[in-house]
Amino acid sequence: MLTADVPPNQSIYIKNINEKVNKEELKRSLYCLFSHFGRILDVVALKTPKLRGQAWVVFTEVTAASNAVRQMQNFPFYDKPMRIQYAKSKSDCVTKAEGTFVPKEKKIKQEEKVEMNQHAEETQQPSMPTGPTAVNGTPVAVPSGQDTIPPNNILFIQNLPIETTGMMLQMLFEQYPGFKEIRTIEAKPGIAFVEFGDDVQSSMAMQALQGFKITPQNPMVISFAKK
DNA sequence: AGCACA
Repeated sequence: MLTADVPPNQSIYIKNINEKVNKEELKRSLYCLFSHFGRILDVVALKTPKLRGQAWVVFTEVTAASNAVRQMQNFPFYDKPMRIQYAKSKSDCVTKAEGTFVPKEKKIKQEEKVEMNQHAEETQQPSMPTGPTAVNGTPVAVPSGQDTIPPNNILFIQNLPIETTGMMLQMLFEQYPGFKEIRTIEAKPGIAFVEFGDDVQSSMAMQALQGFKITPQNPMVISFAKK
């Protein structure tokens, strides 16, 4: 086994994250990137000297975490390959749900450090990053079969109304960073390919537009294109 | 490299 020595956990620990990305954007991107593996309970990222460049993503299911560890291993995230392991311990949001949460004690270390420095840490936002359901508010349950398709900078769009034009799709997708082009196939109405600059950008657009309805009876189904 | 959540 190349992957780490840590036993399975519903929370994953990610390191080697580009430290230039600001915290809120980082949390949103991680949420977007990992939410199709399963329901995410929390995303934790701190900018303290000891914790920058790392993050935790908490899933409801260990299986979701396992898929994430395997499939997103070395994913080029903001130009750096993610290194993913299971977290060493349960996340607070999990122990809280279990009723086994132990409040303080360990935090003595942190308080000491805060005193040593100035005010090292200030913002910790509400645990839930911006919406899992995104733009149109539709709680899209992505079929779990799609979990096995590895990330790709090209998206595969299905369930479009047949009258959909490339221009209509362009208007929807070009608002997301990294948009390159729409490819439709005349012989196959109802589907399209959308190319982005990289996998992160395509993932963001996928999350944002997943389930978007061009007509009331046609929620888009978006997945990564197969290689 | 580095495993936290107030």
